[in-house]
Amino acid sequence: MAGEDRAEGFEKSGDLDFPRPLTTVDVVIFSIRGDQLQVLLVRRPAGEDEPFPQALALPGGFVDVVKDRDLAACAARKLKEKTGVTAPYLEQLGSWGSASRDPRGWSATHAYFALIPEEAGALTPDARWFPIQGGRLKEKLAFDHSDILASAIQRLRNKVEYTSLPAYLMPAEFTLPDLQRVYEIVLDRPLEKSAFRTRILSADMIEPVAKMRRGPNRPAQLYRLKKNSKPVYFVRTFNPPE
Amino acid sequence: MAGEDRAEGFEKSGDLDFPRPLTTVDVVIFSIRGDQLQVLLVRRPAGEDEPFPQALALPGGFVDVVKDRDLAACAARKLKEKTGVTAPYLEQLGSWGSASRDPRGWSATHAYFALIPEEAGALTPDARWFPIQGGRLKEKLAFDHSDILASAIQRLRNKVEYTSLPAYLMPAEFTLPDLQRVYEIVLDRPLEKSAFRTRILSADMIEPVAKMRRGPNRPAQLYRLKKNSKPVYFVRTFNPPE
DNA sequence: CGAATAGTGTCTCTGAGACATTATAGC
DNA sequence: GCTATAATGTCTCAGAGACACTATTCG
Repeated sequence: MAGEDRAEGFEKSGDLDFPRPLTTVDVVIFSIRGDQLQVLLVRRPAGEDEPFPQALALPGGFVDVVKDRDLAACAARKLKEKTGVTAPYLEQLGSWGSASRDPRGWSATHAYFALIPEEAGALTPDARWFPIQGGRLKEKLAFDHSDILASAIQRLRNKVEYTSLPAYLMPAEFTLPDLQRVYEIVLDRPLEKSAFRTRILSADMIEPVAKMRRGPNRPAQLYRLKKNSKPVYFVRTFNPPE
Repeated sequence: MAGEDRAEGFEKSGDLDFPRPLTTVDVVIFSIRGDQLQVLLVRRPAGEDEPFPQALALPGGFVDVVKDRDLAACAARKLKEKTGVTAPYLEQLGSWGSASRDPRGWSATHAYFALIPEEAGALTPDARWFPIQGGRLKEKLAFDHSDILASAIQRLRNKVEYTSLPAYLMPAEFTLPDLQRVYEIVLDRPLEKSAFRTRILSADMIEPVAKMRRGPNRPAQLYRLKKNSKPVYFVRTFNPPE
Protein backbone atom coordinates (compact mmCIF):
# COMPACT_ATOMS: atom_id res chain seq x y z
CA MET A 1 0.00 0.00 0.00
CA ALA A 2 2.13 2.79 1.23
CA GLY A 3 5.10 1.24 -0.47
CA GLU A 4 8.48 2.32 -1.71
CA ASP A 5 7.62 2.95 -5.31
CA ARG A 6 5.31 5.79 -4.68
CA ALA A 7 7.59 7.38 -2.14
CA GLU A 8 10.52 7.31 -4.50
CA GLY A 9 9.02 10.05 -6.56
CA PHE A 10 6.30 9.23 -9.04
CA GLU A 11 8.05 6.14 -10.41
CA LYS A 12 4.78 4.25 -10.51
CA SER A 13 2.48 7.17 -10.68
CA GLY A 14 0.21 5.55 -13.17
CA ASP A 15 -1.32 4.09 -10.05
CA LEU A 16 -2.89 6.89 -8.05
CA ASP A 17 -5.03 4.68 -5.88
CA PHE A 18 -3.52 5.23 -2.44
CA PRO A 19 -4.53 7.30 0.58
CA ARG A 20 -4.20 11.05 0.13
CA PRO A 21 -3.81 13.54 2.96
CA LEU A 22 -6.53 16.09 3.57
CA THR A 23 -5.64 19.47 2.07
CA THR A 24 -6.73 22.70 3.71
CA VAL A 25 -5.92 26.41 3.61
CA ASP A 26 -5.94 28.66 6.68
CA VAL A 27 -5.59 32.42 6.81
CA VAL A 28 -4.14 34.51 9.62
CA ILE A 29 -5.84 37.88 9.23
CA PHE A 30 -4.32 40.79 11.13
CA SER A 31 -5.66 44.25 11.70
CA ILE A 32 -5.06 47.15 14.05
CA ARG A 33 -8.10 47.92 16.18
CA GLY A 34 -8.19 50.13 19.22
CA ASP A 35 -4.43 50.57 19.34
CA GLN A 36 -3.86 46.82 19.40
CA LEU A 37 -2.81 44.20 16.92
CA GLN A 38 -5.74 41.84 16.50
CA VAL A 39 -6.36 38.59 14.70
CA LEU A 40 -9.60 37.28 13.23
CA LEU A 41 -10.82 33.95 14.60
CA VAL A 42 -13.89 31.81 14.07
CA ARG A 43 -15.58 29.34 16.37
CA ARG A 44 -15.76 25.78 15.17
CA PRO A 45 -19.10 23.99 14.84
CA ALA A 46 -20.50 21.89 17.67
CA GLY A 47 -21.29 18.59 15.91
CA GLU A 48 -20.63 15.26 17.57
CA ASP A 49 -18.12 14.04 15.05
CA GLU A 50 -16.43 17.40 14.69
CA PRO A 51 -12.77 17.76 15.65
CA PHE A 52 -12.30 20.46 18.32
CA PRO A 53 -16.02 21.31 18.62
CA GLN A 54 -16.69 24.93 19.61
CA ALA A 55 -12.99 25.69 19.78
CA LEU A 56 -11.53 28.88 18.33
CA ALA A 57 -9.66 28.49 15.07
CA LEU A 58 -8.15 30.36 12.18
CA PRO A 59 -10.56 30.91 9.29
CA GLY A 60 -9.97 28.28 6.66
CA GLY A 61 -11.08 24.96 5.33
CA PHE A 62 -10.68 22.37 2.67
CA VAL A 63 -9.42 23.21 -0.77
CA ASP A 64 -12.28 22.94 -3.22
CA VAL A 65 -10.91 21.29 -6.34
CA VAL A 66 -13.75 22.72 -8.39
CA LYS A 67 -13.94 26.30 -7.12
CA ASP A 68 -10.28 26.97 -6.36
CA ARG A 69 -7.89 27.38 -9.26
CA ASP A 70 -4.88 27.52 -6.99
CA LEU A 71 -3.88 27.95 -3.37
CA ALA A 72 -3.64 31.74 -3.43
CA ALA A 73 -7.13 31.96 -4.95
CA CYS A 74 -8.41 29.68 -2.24
CA ALA A 75 -6.87 31.87 0.47
CA ALA A 76 -8.22 35.02 -1.16
CA ARG A 77 -11.66 33.46 -1.29
CA LYS A 78 -11.61 32.61 2.39
CA LEU A 79 -10.42 36.10 3.25
CA LYS A 80 -13.20 37.59 1.15
CA GLU A 81 -15.86 35.33 2.65
CA LYS A 82 -14.96 36.24 6.21
CA THR A 83 -14.22 39.92 5.85
CA GLY A 84 -15.56 41.14 2.53
CA VAL A 85 -12.05 42.39 1.75
CA THR A 86 -10.07 41.64 -1.39
CA ALA A 87 -6.37 41.22 -0.78
CA PRO A 88 -4.66 44.40 0.41
CA TYR A 89 -1.77 42.20 1.42
CA LEU A 90 -1.76 38.42 1.28
CA GLU A 91 1.40 36.37 1.66
CA GLN A 92 2.07 32.69 1.99
CA LEU A 93 3.27 31.83 5.47
CA GLY A 94 4.15 28.16 5.15
CA SER A 95 2.59 24.76 5.42
CA TRP A 96 1.97 22.42 8.30
CA GLY A 97 1.33 18.76 7.67
CA SER A 98 1.48 15.67 9.83
CA ALA A 99 -0.33 12.50 10.75
CA SER A 100 -1.45 13.90 14.08
CA ARG A 101 -2.57 17.48 13.63
CA ASP A 102 -6.10 16.54 12.65
CA PRO A 103 -7.87 13.58 14.29
CA ARG A 104 -9.56 12.78 10.98
CA GLY A 105 -6.24 11.68 9.50
CA TRP A 106 -3.05 12.82 7.77
CA SER A 107 -3.59 16.43 6.79
CA ALA A 108 -1.63 19.35 5.45
CA THR A 109 -2.64 22.99 5.63
CA HIS A 110 -1.30 25.84 3.55
CA ALA A 111 -1.22 28.92 5.77
CA TYR A 112 -1.43 32.50 4.51
CA PHE A 113 -1.30 35.75 6.32
CA ALA A 114 -3.21 38.89 5.45
CA LEU A 115 -3.05 42.52 6.57
CA ILE A 116 -6.16 44.65 6.33
CA PRO A 117 -7.04 48.15 7.54
CA GLU A 118 -9.42 48.71 10.42
CA GLU A 119 -12.26 50.21 8.37
CA ALA A 120 -12.38 47.30 6.00
CA GLY A 121 -15.20 44.99 5.33
CA ALA A 122 -18.18 43.41 6.96
CA LEU A 123 -17.51 40.39 9.11
CA THR A 124 -19.57 37.24 8.98
CA PRO A 125 -21.32 36.63 12.32
CA ASP A 126 -19.14 33.68 13.30
CA ALA A 127 -15.93 35.70 13.08
CA ARG A 128 -14.50 37.91 15.85
CA TRP A 129 -11.35 39.92 16.49
CA PHE A 130 -9.01 38.93 19.31
CA PRO A 131 -6.10 41.05 20.58
CA ILE A 132 -2.48 39.93 20.47
CA GLN A 133 -0.99 40.92 23.81
CA GLY A 134 2.67 40.70 24.61
CA GLY A 135 3.22 39.08 21.26
CA ARG A 136 0.80 36.25 21.93
CA LEU A 137 -2.82 35.29 21.96
CA LYS A 138 -4.34 34.32 25.29
CA GLU A 139 -6.85 31.87 23.86
CA LYS A 140 -5.95 28.32 22.88
CA LEU A 141 -6.81 27.35 19.33
CA ALA A 142 -7.94 24.19 17.58
CA PHE A 143 -5.55 21.90 15.69
CA ASP A 144 -2.03 23.34 15.54
CA HIS A 145 -3.43 26.80 14.88
CA SER A 146 -1.67 28.24 17.91
CA ASP A 147 1.64 27.26 16.32
CA ILE A 148 0.63 28.73 13.00
CA LEU A 149 -0.47 31.97 14.63
CA ALA A 150 2.75 32.19 16.64
CA SER A 151 4.68 31.74 13.44
CA ALA A 152 2.65 34.45 11.73
CA ILE A 153 3.25 36.88 14.57
CA GLN A 154 6.96 36.19 14.47
CA ARG A 155 7.08 36.63 10.70
CA LEU A 156 5.13 39.88 10.91
CA ARG A 157 7.37 41.31 13.63
CA ASN A 158 10.46 40.25 11.81
CA LYS A 159 9.40 41.84 8.57
CA VAL A 160 8.21 45.02 10.20
CA GLU A 161 11.82 45.57 11.28
CA TYR A 162 12.92 46.06 7.69
CA THR A 163 9.87 46.45 5.45
CA SER A 164 6.94 48.73 4.83
CA LEU A 165 4.33 46.08 5.64
CA PRO A 166 2.49 48.19 8.24
CA ALA A 167 1.42 50.47 5.40
CA TYR A 168 -1.15 47.81 4.52
CA LEU A 169 -2.70 48.12 7.95
CA MET A 170 -3.39 51.83 7.44
CA PRO A 171 -6.55 53.55 6.23
CA ALA A 172 -6.49 55.29 2.87
CA GLU A 173 -5.08 58.48 4.37
CA PHE A 174 -2.86 58.67 7.40
CA THR A 175 -0.16 60.79 9.01
CA LEU A 176 3.43 59.83 9.69
CA PRO A 177 2.84 59.72 13.45
CA ASP A 178 -0.10 57.36 12.76
CA LEU A 179 2.15 55.06 10.79
CA GLN A 180 4.86 55.19 13.41
CA ARG A 181 2.30 54.26 16.04
CA VAL A 182 1.36 51.14 14.06
CA TYR A 183 5.02 50.14 13.78
CA GLU A 184 5.33 50.58 17.52
CA ILE A 185 2.22 48.52 18.22
CA VAL A 186 3.44 45.62 16.16
CA LEU A 187 7.00 45.75 17.48
CA ASP A 188 5.85 46.55 21.00
CA ARG A 189 8.60 49.07 21.54
CA PRO A 190 9.04 52.80 20.87
CA LEU A 191 10.89 54.01 17.79
CA GLU A 192 12.87 57.18 17.25
CA LYS A 193 10.73 59.74 15.45
CA SER A 194 13.54 61.26 13.48
CA ALA A 195 15.04 58.03 12.17
CA PHE A 196 11.59 56.71 11.44
CA ARG A 197 10.63 59.67 9.30
CA THR A 198 13.89 59.64 7.40
CA ARG A 199 13.48 55.97 6.59
CA ILE A 200 9.88 56.15 5.47
CA LEU A 201 10.19 59.34 3.46
CA SER A 202 13.29 58.18 1.62
CA ALA A 203 11.56 54.93 0.68
CA ASP A 204 9.36 56.59 -1.94
CA MET A 205 6.35 54.56 -0.90
CA ILE A 206 3.92 57.25 0.26
CA GLU A 207 2.95 60.64 -1.10
CA PRO A 208 1.40 63.65 0.61
CA VAL A 209 -2.21 64.58 -0.15
CA ALA A 210 -3.20 68.22 -0.14
CA LYS A 211 -4.74 68.00 3.32
CA MET A 212 -3.76 68.19 6.93
CA ARG A 213 -5.16 66.37 9.92
CA ARG A 214 -6.32 69.02 12.37
CA GLY A 215 -6.52 68.59 16.10
CA PRO A 216 -5.98 70.54 19.30
CA ASN A 217 -2.38 71.10 18.24
CA ARG A 218 -0.16 71.45 15.25
CA PRO A 219 -1.78 69.84 12.19
CA ALA A 220 -0.08 66.85 10.59
CA GLN A 221 0.48 66.19 6.93
CA LEU A 222 -1.75 63.46 5.51
CA TYR A 223 -0.23 60.86 3.19
CA ARG A 224 -1.45 57.99 1.10
CA LEU A 225 0.21 54.89 -0.28
CA LYS A 226 1.54 55.38 -3.78
CA LYS A 227 -0.22 53.47 -6.54
CA ASN A 228 0.76 49.84 -7.06
CA SER A 229 3.25 50.13 -4.26
CA LYS A 230 4.81 46.80 -3.47
CA PRO A 231 6.35 46.35 -0.03
CA VAL A 232 9.65 48.15 0.39
CA TYR A 233 12.67 46.35 1.85
CA PHE A 234 15.13 48.46 3.81
CA VAL A 235 18.79 47.53 3.93
CA ARG A 236 18.94 47.79 7.68
CA THR A 237 16.65 46.66 10.41
CA PHE A 238 15.66 49.07 13.10
CA ASN A 239 18.38 48.36 15.61
CA PRO A 240 16.70 46.12 18.14
CA PRO A 241 17.39 47.19 21.73
CA GLU A 242 20.45 45.62 23.39
CA MET B 1 -20.20 17.76 -5.17
CA ALA B 2 -17.69 20.43 -4.47
CA GLY B 3 -20.27 22.50 -2.71
CA GLU B 4 -20.35 25.46 -0.39
CA ASP B 5 -20.49 23.67 2.90
CA ARG B 6 -17.17 22.04 2.62
CA ALA B 7 -15.48 25.12 1.35
CA GLU B 8 -16.79 27.20 4.21
CA GLY B 9 -14.39 25.58 6.58
CA PHE B 10 -15.15 22.18 7.97
CA GLU B 11 -18.80 22.99 8.68
CA LYS B 12 -19.82 19.59 7.40
CA SER B 13 -16.61 17.83 7.96
CA GLY B 14 -18.25 14.70 9.23
CA ASP B 15 -18.47 13.96 5.54
CA LEU B 16 -14.96 13.53 4.19
CA ASP B 17 -16.02 11.83 1.01
CA PHE B 18 -14.99 14.37 -1.60
CA PRO B 19 -12.07 14.66 -4.01
CA ARG B 20 -8.73 15.39 -2.38
CA PRO B 21 -5.77 17.00 -4.12
CA LEU B 22 -2.59 15.02 -4.59
CA THR B 23 0.02 15.91 -1.97
CA THR B 24 3.71 15.88 -2.76
CA VAL B 25 6.98 17.16 -1.35
CA ASP B 26 9.85 18.44 -3.51
CA VAL B 27 13.33 19.38 -2.40
CA VAL B 28 15.65 21.91 -3.99
CA ILE B 29 19.13 20.71 -3.06
CA PHE B 30 21.97 23.17 -3.56
CA SER B 31 25.69 22.62 -3.39
CA ILE B 32 28.84 24.35 -4.56
CA ARG B 33 30.77 22.26 -7.05
CA GLY B 34 33.63 23.44 -9.20
CA ASP B 35 33.20 27.09 -8.25
CA GLN B 36 29.54 27.06 -9.28
CA LEU B 37 26.23 26.89 -7.51
CA GLN B 38 24.60 23.63 -8.55
CA VAL B 39 21.24 22.01 -8.02
CA LEU B 40 20.42 18.32 -7.87
CA LEU B 41 17.89 17.07 -10.44
CA VAL B 42 16.45 13.71 -11.35
CA ARG B 43 15.10 12.45 -14.65
CA ARG B 44 11.49 11.36 -14.66
CA PRO B 45 10.51 7.86 -15.76
CA ALA B 46 9.55 7.11 -19.34
CA GLY B 47 6.23 5.30 -18.93
CA GLU B 48 3.32 5.94 -21.30
CA ASP B 49 0.97 7.34 -18.70
CA GLU B 50 3.65 9.33 -16.90
CA PRO B 51 3.39 13.09 -16.78
CA PHE B 52 6.46 14.77 -18.29
CA PRO B 53 8.17 11.50 -19.24
CA GLN B 54 11.99 11.72 -19.22
CA ALA B 55 11.89 15.37 -18.22
CA LEU B 56 14.21 16.77 -15.56
CA ALA B 57 12.59 17.48 -12.22
CA LEU B 58 13.31 18.29 -8.60
CA PRO B 59 13.67 15.23 -6.40
CA GLY B 60 10.43 14.58 -4.59
CA GLY B 61 7.25 12.65 -4.63
CA PHE B 62 4.04 11.82 -2.88
CA VAL B 63 3.70 12.08 0.85
CA ASP B 64 3.50 8.60 2.30
CA VAL B 65 0.86 8.70 5.01
CA VAL B 66 2.37 5.60 6.61
CA LYS B 67 6.08 6.34 6.49
CA ASP B 68 6.06 10.12 6.91
CA ARG B 69 5.17 11.56 10.29
CA ASP B 70 5.17 15.10 9.00
CA LEU B 71 6.23 17.23 6.04
CA ALA B 72 9.73 17.98 7.30
CA ALA B 73 10.38 14.28 7.91
CA CYS B 74 9.19 13.56 4.40
CA ALA B 75 11.55 16.17 2.96
CA ALA B 76 14.44 14.87 5.05
CA ARG B 77 13.74 11.35 3.85
CA LYS B 78 13.83 12.39 0.21
CA LEU B 79 17.05 14.30 0.77
CA LYS B 80 18.58 11.27 2.45
CA GLU B 81 17.43 8.92 -0.27
CA LYS B 82 18.96 10.96 -3.06
CA THR B 83 22.17 12.12 -1.44
CA GLY B 84 22.79 10.04 1.66
CA VAL B 85 22.98 13.28 3.63
CA THR B 86 21.06 14.07 6.78
CA ALA B 87 19.97 17.68 7.05
CA PRO B 88 22.86 20.11 7.30
CA TYR B 89 20.35 22.81 6.45
CA LEU B 90 16.76 22.19 5.45
CA GLU B 91 14.19 24.96 5.27
CA GLN B 92 10.65 25.15 4.03
CA LEU B 93 10.40 27.20 0.88
CA GLY B 94 6.67 27.38 0.29
CA SER B 95 3.89 25.48 -1.39
CA TRP B 96 2.54 25.41 -4.90
CA GLY B 97 -0.90 24.06 -5.60
CA SER B 98 -3.30 24.38 -8.49
CA ALA B 99 -5.63 22.49 -10.75
CA SER B 100 -3.23 22.66 -13.68
CA ARG B 101 0.29 22.02 -12.44
CA ASP B 102 -0.04 18.26 -12.71
CA PRO B 103 -2.00 16.63 -15.57
CA ARG B 104 -3.18 13.94 -13.17
CA GLY B 105 -5.36 16.41 -11.30
CA TRP B 106 -5.44 19.08 -8.60
CA SER B 107 -2.17 18.81 -6.72
CA ALA B 108 -0.19 20.69 -4.11
CA THR B 109 3.50 20.34 -3.41
CA HIS B 110 5.36 21.41 -0.31
CA ALA B 111 8.78 22.63 -1.40
CA TYR B 112 11.89 22.59 0.79
CA PHE B 113 15.37 23.75 0.12
CA ALA B 114 18.55 22.17 1.39
CA LEU B 115 22.20 23.23 1.47
CA ILE B 116 24.88 20.56 1.55
CA PRO B 117 28.68 20.63 1.25
CA GLU B 118 30.43 19.36 -1.85
CA GLU B 119 32.03 16.31 -0.25
CA ALA B 120 28.74 15.03 1.05
CA GLY B 121 27.06 11.79 0.28
CA ALA B 122 26.66 9.26 -2.44
CA LEU B 123 24.17 10.11 -5.14
CA THR B 124 21.65 7.65 -6.49
CA PRO B 125 22.30 6.93 -10.18
CA ASP B 126 19.25 8.82 -11.42
CA ALA B 127 20.35 12.09 -9.79
CA ARG B 128 22.76 14.60 -11.32
CA TRP B 129 24.11 18.06 -10.53
CA PHE B 130 23.29 20.98 -12.83
CA PRO B 131 24.92 24.42 -12.63
CA ILE B 132 22.99 27.62 -11.97
CA GLN B 133 24.42 30.19 -14.35
CA GLY B 134 23.53 33.86 -14.24
CA GLY B 135 21.06 33.09 -11.51
CA ARG B 136 19.15 30.58 -13.59
CA LEU B 137 19.09 27.06 -14.82
CA LYS B 138 19.34 26.48 -18.54
CA GLU B 139 17.26 23.32 -18.59
CA LYS B 140 13.49 23.32 -18.54
CA LEU B 141 11.91 21.29 -15.76
CA ALA B 142 8.76 19.20 -15.39
CA PHE B 143 5.58 20.53 -13.74
CA ASP B 144 6.11 24.02 -12.29
CA HIS B 145 9.52 23.02 -10.98
CA SER B 146 11.21 25.83 -12.91
CA ASP B 147 9.13 28.30 -10.91
CA ILE B 148 9.94 26.56 -7.66
CA LEU B 149 13.64 26.52 -8.46
CA ALA B 150 13.59 30.19 -9.43
CA SER B 151 11.93 30.95 -6.13
CA ALA B 152 14.53 28.94 -4.26
CA ILE B 153 17.39 30.75 -5.99
CA GLN B 154 15.83 34.09 -5.17
CA ARG B 155 15.31 33.11 -1.53
CA LEU B 156 18.87 31.85 -1.26
CA ARG B 157 20.36 35.00 -2.76
CA ASN B 158 18.20 37.18 -0.61
CA LYS B 159 19.15 35.43 2.58
CA VAL B 160 22.83 35.31 1.72
CA GLU B 161 22.78 39.11 1.81
CA TYR B 162 22.11 39.12 5.53
CA THR B 163 22.65 35.62 6.94
CA SER B 164 25.34 33.02 7.45
CA LEU B 165 23.63 30.42 5.26
CA PRO B 166 26.67 29.81 3.03
CA ALA B 167 28.39 28.27 6.04
CA TYR B 168 26.26 25.18 5.42
CA LEU B 169 27.73 24.85 1.95
CA MET B 170 31.27 24.60 3.34
CA PRO B 171 33.33 21.54 4.16
CA ALA B 172 34.15 20.81 7.78
CA GLU B 173 37.21 23.08 7.68
CA PHE B 174 37.59 26.12 5.52
CA THR B 175 39.34 29.47 5.32
CA LEU B 176 37.78 32.92 5.33
CA PRO B 177 38.70 33.49 1.68
CA ASP B 178 36.99 30.16 0.88
CA LEU B 179 33.83 31.32 2.61
CA GLN B 180 33.95 34.69 0.91
CA ARG B 181 34.28 32.96 -2.43
CA VAL B 182 31.09 31.00 -1.76
CA TYR B 183 29.24 34.18 -0.87
CA GLU B 184 30.46 35.69 -4.12
CA ILE B 185 29.42 32.67 -6.16
CA VAL B 186 25.90 32.75 -4.80
CA LEU B 187 25.53 36.51 -5.08
CA ASP B 188 27.38 36.64 -8.39
CA ARG B 189 29.26 39.76 -7.42
CA PRO B 190 32.51 40.54 -5.59
CA LEU B 191 32.47 41.51 -1.93
CA GLU B 192 34.88 43.68 0.01
CA LYS B 193 37.36 41.52 1.86
CA SER B 194 37.69 43.80 4.83
CA ALA B 195 33.98 44.31 5.47
CA PHE B 196 33.35 40.63 4.90
CA ARG B 197 35.88 39.53 7.49
CA THR B 198 34.65 42.02 10.06
CA ARG B 199 31.09 40.82 9.63
CA ILE B 200 31.82 37.12 9.80
CA LEU B 201 34.29 37.29 12.67
CA SER B 202 32.03 39.47 14.81
CA ALA B 203 29.15 37.05 14.29
CA ASP B 204 30.61 34.44 16.63
CA MET B 205 29.64 31.61 14.31
CA ILE B 206 33.01 30.10 13.40
CA GLU B 207 36.14 29.27 15.40
CA PRO B 208 39.74 28.78 14.29
CA VAL B 209 41.26 25.32 14.33
CA ALA B 210 44.96 24.92 15.09
CA LYS B 211 45.88 24.49 11.47
CA MET B 212 46.68 26.54 8.42
CA ARG B 213 45.96 25.87 4.79
CA ARG B 214 49.29 25.90 2.95
CA GLY B 215 49.72 26.79 -0.69
CA PRO B 216 52.15 28.56 -3.00
CA ASN B 217 51.70 31.71 -0.93
CA ARG B 218 50.87 32.93 2.53
CA PRO B 219 49.02 30.24 4.52
CA ALA B 220 45.44 30.91 5.59
CA GLN B 221 43.84 30.23 8.94
CA LEU B 222 41.43 27.31 8.91
CA TYR B 223 38.07 27.64 10.68
CA ARG B 224 35.14 25.41 11.46
CA LEU B 225 31.51 26.09 12.27
CA LYS B 226 30.83 26.33 15.99
CA LYS B 227 28.80 23.55 17.53
CA ASN B 228 25.02 23.75 17.18
CA SER B 229 25.37 26.99 15.30
CA LYS B 230 22.06 28.17 13.99
CA PRO B 231 22.07 30.59 11.08
CA VAL B 232 23.10 34.10 12.06
CA TYR B 233 21.06 37.10 10.94
CA PHE B 234 22.93 40.35 10.39
CA VAL B 235 21.21 43.67 10.93
CA ARG B 236 22.34 45.01 7.59
CA THR B 237 22.48 43.53 4.15
CA PHE B 238 25.63 43.81 2.15
CA ASN B 239 24.91 47.03 0.33
CA PRO B 240 23.82 45.92 -3.11
CA PRO B 241 25.59 47.79 -5.93
CA GLU B 242 23.94 50.89 -7.45
C1' DC C 1 64.32 38.72 -4.59
C1' DG C 2 59.35 38.55 -6.86
C1' DA C 3 54.73 36.62 -7.12
C1' DA C 4 50.68 35.58 -4.92
C1' DT C 5 47.48 35.45 -1.54
C1' DA C 6 46.27 36.44 3.64
C1' DG C 7 45.24 39.69 6.72
C1' DT C 8 45.08 44.67 8.75
C1' DG C 9 44.52 49.69 8.78
C1' DT C 10 42.64 54.22 7.23
C1' DC C 11 39.33 57.30 5.47
C1' DT C 12 34.76 58.32 3.99
C1' DC C 13 29.88 57.88 3.87
C1' DT C 14 25.26 56.44 5.22
C1' DG C 15 21.82 55.86 8.29
C1' DA C 16 20.34 54.86 13.16
C1' DG C 17 20.01 56.57 18.19
C1' DA C 18 19.58 60.14 21.29
C1' DC C 19 17.90 64.38 22.13
C1' DA C 20 17.41 69.36 21.45
C1' DT C 21 15.06 72.87 18.85
C1' DT C 22 11.66 75.02 16.07
C1' DA C 23 6.84 75.24 14.04
C1' DT C 24 1.87 75.61 14.21
C1' DA C 25 -2.42 74.65 15.63
C1' DG C 26 -6.34 75.35 19.73
C1' DC C 27 -7.43 77.47 23.89
C1' DG D 1 0.70 83.52 26.40
C1' DC D 2 0.49 78.09 27.30
C1' DT D 3 0.09 73.34 25.83
C1' DA D 4 0.40 69.68 22.76
C1' DT D 5 1.92 67.57 18.97
C1' DA D 6 4.42 67.94 14.25
C1' DA D 7 8.53 68.43 12.04
C1' DT D 8 13.48 69.45 11.69
C1' DG D 9 18.33 69.76 13.17
C1' DT D 10 22.70 68.32 15.59
C1' DC D 11 25.96 65.16 17.39
C1' DT D 12 27.66 60.58 17.92
C1' DC D 13 28.42 55.94 16.66
C1' DA D 14 28.50 51.45 14.06
C1' DG D 15 29.39 49.25 10.10
C1' DA D 16 29.96 49.14 4.92
C1' DG D 17 32.85 50.55 0.71
C1' DA D 18 37.06 51.66 -1.23
C1' DC D 19 41.64 50.92 -1.19
C1' DA D 20 46.28 51.14 0.66
C1' DC D 21 49.43 48.71 3.21
C1' DT D 22 51.74 44.90 5.69
C1' DA D 23 52.63 39.76 6.37
C1' DT D 24 53.99 35.18 5.07
C1' DT D 25 54.67 31.57 2.26
C1' DC D 26 56.97 29.34 -2.25
C1' DG D 27 60.07 29.33 -5.84
